[in-house]
Amino acid sequence: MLTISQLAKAGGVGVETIRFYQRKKLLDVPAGAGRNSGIRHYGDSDLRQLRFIRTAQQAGFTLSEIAELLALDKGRDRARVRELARARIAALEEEIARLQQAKKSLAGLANACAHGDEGPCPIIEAFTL
Amino acid sequence: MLTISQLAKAGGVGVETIRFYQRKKLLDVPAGAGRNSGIRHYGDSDLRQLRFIRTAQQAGFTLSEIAELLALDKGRDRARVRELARARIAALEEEIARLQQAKKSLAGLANACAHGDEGPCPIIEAFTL
DNA sequence: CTAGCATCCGTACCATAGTACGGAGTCAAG
DNA sequence: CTTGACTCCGTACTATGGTACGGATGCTAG
Repeated sequence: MLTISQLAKAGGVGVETIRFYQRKKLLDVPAGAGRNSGIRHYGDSDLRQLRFIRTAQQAGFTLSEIAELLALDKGRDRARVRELARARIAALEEEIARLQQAKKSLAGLANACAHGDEGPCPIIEAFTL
Repeated sequence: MLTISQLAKAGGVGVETIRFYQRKKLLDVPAGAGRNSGIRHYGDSDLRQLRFIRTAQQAGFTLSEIAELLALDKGRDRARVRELARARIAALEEEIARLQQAKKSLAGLANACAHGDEGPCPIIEAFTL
């Protein structure tokens, strides 16, 4: 049994982030333990779900996509999960290509800029076109 | 001489975006043309600067970095421009590596998920670890 | 000279992903 | 049985990059 701050620490996030995820329905709010429903206690399943959120985030899913994944987890709709995964992979590919192009042109410009200090900077020049 | 809506159209942005960039000091506000300083007029230099902003954005620079680049353009500090470019290239490399890793693991999971519909979805499973 | 669209301007609002704050309640130790 | 840390809760605020609104003007054609 973990308190909110222990859960936060174990998940590598802040207490406020836990509460934020609860508001966003990404984590559920456990019933209070004491007879007057005071302080909440969290278990392994909460920690697993928190780690799920962080890991899915690393894979580039947004919080609302993660909310959908969590719902699907309950529903066992593997086809939809695969659909989301494929969409995310396609988006990742697009983004990677975009960044590689940006990096390539920027690297070329930085190289050109390094040769001589005469005239306007080629980097600025290139962007101005 | 362009009106704000013509400039916006030429730059591929909305009128409100022009005004937003003006507030952010990314574009300067021209003096009014009429004797009672009413409607502003824009020229080629404004369009070039607008295109600069959009192109630099494509390269992943944030608006505040672009503001610095614009300031440096006036100051001709090529060393600092190169420094910003190198920092951006490094950030792009990091981001690309991160996305490639995400894509790789997601692709593996999607593939595993595609084989059979028995048991829990491997994608969800992997994130839950 | 008036209708009607464009422009100007401040302000408010949107999504995304949190972070901070202040008051009230809870809980364990001294 | 009080102190102090922790928790709960709503609300407000942050940054980023815009987007929208509404009233007051400006400009142009009929």
